[in-house]
Amino acid sequence: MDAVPPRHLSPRKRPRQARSTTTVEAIFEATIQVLLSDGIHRLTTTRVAQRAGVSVGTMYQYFPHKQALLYALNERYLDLVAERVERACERLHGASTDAMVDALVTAYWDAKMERSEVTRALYTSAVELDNEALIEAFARRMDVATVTMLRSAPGADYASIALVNVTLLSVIFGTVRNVFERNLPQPVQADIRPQLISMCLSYLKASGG
Amino acid sequence: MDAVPPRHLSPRKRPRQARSTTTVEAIFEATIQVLLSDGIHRLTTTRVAQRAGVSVGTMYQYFPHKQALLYALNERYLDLVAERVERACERLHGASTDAMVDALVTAYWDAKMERSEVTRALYTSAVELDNEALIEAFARRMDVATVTMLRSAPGADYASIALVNVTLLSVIFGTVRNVFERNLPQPVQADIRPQLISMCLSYLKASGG
DNA sequence: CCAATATATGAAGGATCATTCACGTTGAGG
DNA sequence: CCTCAACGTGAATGATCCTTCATATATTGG
Repeated sequence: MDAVPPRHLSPRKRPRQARSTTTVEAIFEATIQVLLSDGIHRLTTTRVAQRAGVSVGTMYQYFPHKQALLYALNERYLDLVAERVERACERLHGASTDAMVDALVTAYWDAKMERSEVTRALYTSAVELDNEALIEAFARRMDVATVTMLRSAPGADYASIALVNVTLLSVIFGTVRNVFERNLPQPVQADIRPQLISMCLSYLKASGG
Repeated sequence: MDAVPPRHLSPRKRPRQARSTTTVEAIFEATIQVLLSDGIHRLTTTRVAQRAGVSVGTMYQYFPHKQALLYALNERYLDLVAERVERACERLHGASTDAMVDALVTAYWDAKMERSEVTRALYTSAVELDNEALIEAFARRMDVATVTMLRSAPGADYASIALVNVTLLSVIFGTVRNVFERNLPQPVQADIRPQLISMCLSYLKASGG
C-alpha cells in the first residue's frame, strides 16, 4: 500500500541482511498464526516472538510497538488483495461490461475467501488500529483500477462514473464482508455470488455501461 | 434480542428495585460514552464505573465481567435496530415492491446513521466479543420480517425467495457497513443511498417481485 | 583476519487493569 | 420501627503484558 503510514506506526528499520529478512517474514507469519489460534486479545508480543522462533527484543528492532506490527501486517494483506484486483481489471480492459463485473467480483471474492480464516483474523486485528489511511489508500487504488476498466468497455457511456463506481465498490466490498461476518454455510455463500454479480451487472447496464 | 446468551455472558442478576434499574441504565450509557471518547482499548471497568457515577463493585453486581457488559450493550442496540426495521416491514405490508425497498433501506440506513458515532463505537466493541449468537438472531429476525413483507406485494412471485432475500439483506447491510468503514463524506453518502435503493429494486423486479 | 555494523537475546522494570470481598447504606415488608 | 435483603463501596490483589537495555553473536567490507 502506498499510504504514508502515520509516523508512530512506521517500521523501526528495514532488514539489510538476509537473516533479518527471514526474521521479519517469520514474525509476520507467526502473527497470523497466533491471531488464528489465540485470537486478537491473546496476541502478545511474547507469544508472537516465541511462535516466530525469535526473542521479543528482535521484534522490537523492526517494529517500535505492537500496533506497528499489526499495521504492517494489514498493509501487506491489503496490498495483495489490491494487486489481484488490479490485475483482473487490466486483464479485462476493453472487454464487455458483463465480463468485467464477473471478473471484478470474482477476483475480490476469491482473494478474501481463499484463506478465509486469515481474512477474518485480520478483520479483527484491524479494529485495534488507526488504519483509516490504509483503507483510504486501498479504496483509491481500487477506484482508479475499476473506473479505468469500466470506461474501456465498448459502448460504455456513464453519466456519472464516479458515483456509479463508488456505489459499485461499496456494494461489492460490503456484501463480501457481510457474508463473512454472518459466516453463512458454504452452499449459501456459493449461491449468493452469482446473484451479486447479476445484480451489479444490471445496475451498470442501467447506468450507461 | 431473543438469542440465548452463552452462559458465561449472562448478566449476574436483574435489578429489583428502582435505584438499581437507574444504575444499570447509567452503566450502559457510560459505556457508550467511554467507547466514544476513549475507544475500545481504553475502556476499563473503572473508567466506565466512574463515568456512570458508581463504584466498580456495583458494576460487578450486574455483570460478571467486562465482556458481559459489552455483550448486553450490543444486544440492546441490535434490538433497537431490529425493531425499527420490523416496524417498517409491517407498515409496508401489502404495498408495492418499490415502496418496500425504499422503506427497508431507509429504515436500516437511518437506524445506523442517526447516531453514527455510536454505531461505529459498537462495531469496534463487537470484535472483542463472542457475538455470533447475536448476529445470528438478528439475521433471523430480519429474514422473517423482510420475507413476509416481500411476499405480500401484489403480484409478487419469487422463484426462490430465500436466496433472493439473503442476497438482498447481505447487500443492504454490507453496503451500509462499508459506507461506515470508509467514512465517506456526507454528500457522497447521501448520493449512494438512492443508488443502492434502485439497485435493489431492479434486482427484486428481475427476481419476481 | 579485523574492525565496524547488523542482528539477536531475554530477564527485569513498570504500568495497567479485571476482579474480589469485607464492610457500609438504603429500601420494603411486616 | 425493625429486620432482612437489596444495593453500593473502593482499596487491595494478582495477573498480564508491553517495552527496554545491557550484553552477546553473526556478518560484511576492507
